[in-house]
Amino acid sequence: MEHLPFKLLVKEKFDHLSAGQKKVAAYLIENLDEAAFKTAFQIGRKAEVSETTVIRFSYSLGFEGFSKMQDRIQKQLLHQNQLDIPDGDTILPIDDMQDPFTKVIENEVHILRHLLDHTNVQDIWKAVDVLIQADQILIAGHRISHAAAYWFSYTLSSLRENVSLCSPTGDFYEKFCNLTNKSVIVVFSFPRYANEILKVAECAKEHGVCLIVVTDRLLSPVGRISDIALTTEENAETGTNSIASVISLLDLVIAGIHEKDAKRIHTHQQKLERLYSNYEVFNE
Amino acid sequence: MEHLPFKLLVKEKFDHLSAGQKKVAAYLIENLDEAAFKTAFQIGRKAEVSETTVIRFSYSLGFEGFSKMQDRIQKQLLHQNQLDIPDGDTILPIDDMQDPFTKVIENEVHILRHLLDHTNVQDIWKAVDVLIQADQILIAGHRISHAAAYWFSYTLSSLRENVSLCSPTGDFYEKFCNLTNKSVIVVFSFPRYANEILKVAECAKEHGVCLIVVTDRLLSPVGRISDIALTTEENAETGTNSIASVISLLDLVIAGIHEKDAKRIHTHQQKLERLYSNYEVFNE
DNA sequence: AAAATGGTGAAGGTAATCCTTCTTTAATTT
DNA sequence: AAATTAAAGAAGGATTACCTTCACCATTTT
Repeated sequence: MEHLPFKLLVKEKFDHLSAGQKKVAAYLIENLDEAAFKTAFQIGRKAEVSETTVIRFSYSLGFEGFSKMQDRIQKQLLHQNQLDIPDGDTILPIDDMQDPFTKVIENEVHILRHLLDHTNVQDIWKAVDVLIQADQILIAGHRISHAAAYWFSYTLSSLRENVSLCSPTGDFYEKFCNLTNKSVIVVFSFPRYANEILKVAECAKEHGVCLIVVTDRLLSPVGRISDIALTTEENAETGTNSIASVISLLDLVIAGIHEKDAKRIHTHQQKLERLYSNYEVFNE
Repeated sequence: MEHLPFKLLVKEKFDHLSAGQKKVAAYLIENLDEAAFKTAFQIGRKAEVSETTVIRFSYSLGFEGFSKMQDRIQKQLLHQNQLDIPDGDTILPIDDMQDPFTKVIENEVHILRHLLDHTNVQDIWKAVDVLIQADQILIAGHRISHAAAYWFSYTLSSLRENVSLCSPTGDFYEKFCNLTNKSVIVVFSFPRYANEILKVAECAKEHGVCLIVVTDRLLSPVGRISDIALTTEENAETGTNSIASVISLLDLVIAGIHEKDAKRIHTHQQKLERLYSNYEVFNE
């Protein structure tokens, strides 16, 4: 079983094919991804040959039948999707015992790279737009999630005004009543999903306030009721939910806001700069 | 026929599904690409339900049958692929959108990969030993660093007892007076280096308490007076001092403690587990 | 020009898959 | 506790798709 890419396999055998089968080859090379789902009959129609010729084509390539060939095409499409990691600097584990550290690092690199799956990117941009246009932003997270909430609140405050963080001791409702229907609530929720946060989210939904949720799975308790859900490890194999990936995810949001709202950020930061310098003068 | 992404469709209908169908939903969300090729029977087996339930799931989502649902999944996967993988010559607009993100990610991957080079691995091990043997641990960090301090404090608390975090409002001296000469202080300090933290560090030195500093440069104000310094980007080229790398660095410390002190952690976590379960009973 | 070789498409058989119906099981209400 | 309702699984029918066989056409050979 060689793991030669399918297209190269076709190229290799191309000269030995008959006229009709060359039509099939040409079509497959051009529309491989589309053909991964179609039936032999459908492919034949597109390539302007009969179903039989398509099946014979798979035999000519060395497969045991059309089904086997399609299996290979599908598997390749999957791997292309999941493992398109161009490992520029492949570091092989030199010593397993010496470094539990490299293991941790490589695991985090893996999670980082998966962050850019297409579904996420669109959601991130949506979140960026909402966060730019909101008149006020309220952020909440309990227990371990509070670290991320704190960081996000702090960073966002350096980009725009009217950002507020809920204290873990619980001042949510006091802050919530200041919001309008143009405001946004950002909540963080990871296992064990804190009950208080679920209530916060439900409150937001009830009052029609836009709800952005940062969570591990789309179907987590709060993920389900969110307007926008940002997820860290949808294909959860790890079990180690470090918060580092969460911060990285939020870094993307911050980068997006920078990209889209550079002008306002600049004026805001100048304002902050003046405040800081005043403060530091008093401090000395 | 709306063009709503499949995952969002699932999220929308999730609450109205039966228990068995929720299993199907969860499996599909996490393995959508894989499921695009499988048959209803195979999906049912993976989700631990019968083939029938899978088919009923498609009806619940509003499709005319399983086949129609799979068509939709396949079309979406195709669409995503065609946008994701430009064939070298065509650069699509989605790529421009994704570009600032890949830049951020690759930058963080770069930092991560070189974390083990720039930092002294020995320093991490030293910190691990000290943190295991300390009778008490006091953690402090201001402003943006407080997020990292909070996270580290929380995580460390799940591994051992007697971990305490200084509030940013300033309760350092109250907590400091409880320490002994076998205690450890961990402080976080990044630009702009908060003045309060420097004083905390100096106080620790004066009273001979072991001082671990997490900072950006070895020669930063607090780095210079530390017993152990853990640095993130010694050769700082980036300028973007995201806190993600700090968390990752601390992940290494946590991993090291796990490695060396697995037994005690286990008993500690069992204790926590009992407390949690009691708490959750009261909560309902 | 007749025969032979290789290739194609059409028709039919077989296996797989989707879908419906029926029975059983679990949960909820009266 | 009996009855009703909802849902899950099992079995069988119906459809679809793959594959084989056979007849026809084109090109080449004798």
